[in-house]
Amino acid sequence: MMKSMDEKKGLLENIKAEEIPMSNSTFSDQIPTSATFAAAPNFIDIPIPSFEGGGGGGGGGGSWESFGFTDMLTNFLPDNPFTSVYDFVFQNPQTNFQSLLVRQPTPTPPPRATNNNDNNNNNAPPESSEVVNTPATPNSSSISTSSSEAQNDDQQNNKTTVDGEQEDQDQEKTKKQLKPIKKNQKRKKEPRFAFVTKSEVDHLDDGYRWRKYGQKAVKNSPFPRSYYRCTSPSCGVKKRVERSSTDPTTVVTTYEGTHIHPIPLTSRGSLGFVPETTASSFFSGPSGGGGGCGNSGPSSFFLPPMPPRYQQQQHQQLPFFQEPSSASSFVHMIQESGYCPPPPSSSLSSALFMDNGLLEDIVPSQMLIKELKKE
DNA sequence: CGCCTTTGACCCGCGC
DNA sequence: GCGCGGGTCAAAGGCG
Repeated sequence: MMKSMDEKKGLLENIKAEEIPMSNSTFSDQIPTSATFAAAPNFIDIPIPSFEGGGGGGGGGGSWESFGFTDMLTNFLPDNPFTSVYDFVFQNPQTNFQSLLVRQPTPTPPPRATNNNDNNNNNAPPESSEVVNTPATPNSSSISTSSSEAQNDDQQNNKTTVDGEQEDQDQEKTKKQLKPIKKNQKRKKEPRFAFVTKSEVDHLDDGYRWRKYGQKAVKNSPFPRSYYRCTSPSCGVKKRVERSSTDPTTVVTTYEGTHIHPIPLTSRGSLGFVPETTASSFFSGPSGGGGGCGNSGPSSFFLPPMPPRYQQQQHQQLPFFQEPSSASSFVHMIQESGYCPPPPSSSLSSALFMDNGLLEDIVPSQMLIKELKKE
């Protein structure tokens, strides 16, 4: 971690020294011609569990039916040598990108107690180290979704509730245990998924509700990094938002974890647009035929972080998914893999998604072909 | 009143 | 052991 950080640091410094004209080539009214996507070399093959009742999917789901978005990204691009957004961006200064997706392993932050409790349900994704680097196979979706976090939590709950007389002592024990647990949890890997977006707005509206829980100054960057957590009680997804120091017009959004709930209908902004039928068709799996997804995938699946919908403030900027040239590849990938993207949260993005394939621009078709050949 | 942001303090891992 | 930097917590305050 630190090593990679240092590498990144070095890259940053090198870039500053070399003045890579990345931003100049893509900024302003110049529309990037391609979006770029990368994944970490030491990616995490986390099998996405079939969530509650998730055994159902069968159908023509294909071999990746249980994959989440981030997992697909990783598994489609396992050879990518970059370990971070910065790595990729800075090592590809010539790339005209409007959107950049990166997956990298990260230590799992210690979830709050409430999250632990909530994660005890079967919907909790296997974001523990137990499944890290587990080969992603069609059967891998059945790998236990129980995390060590939940187990620890259960153990603690038993200690503090079963034996009432020792409650105080147990509480002390629990307190004492919290630290080592935290320590262990911190080491766990969680799928991380990042993309770069040109935007004047730092916090892009991606359809989910986020609560900001922290902000830190970033070294070598004049822009702070903001930390957001999904407000859904059962969802521990986090995201970090920071503005690129080398190109202040780009925002690096890093998602950590995967949503296990539909896009909230009542969130702020334009989220209320999400038609429930659409949402359910996307999120409920085969029962609804998967919405636009022809196959019958898992009955439920990870809800991947989606490229942000462009808010009103961003309308002067062209959404990166409007670029139609590389359109078919990613949508094709999604369909092949049995993955159904979450519903666009607005009629605008919905139209874009359906008509132009919003996600297509994220993954160059060459990458898809490359990975398909490997398979 | 509920939800959210802000912000300083704190924790943790890592390198030296 | 110490310092640094990333990440998180939680109290306080703002806003609709």
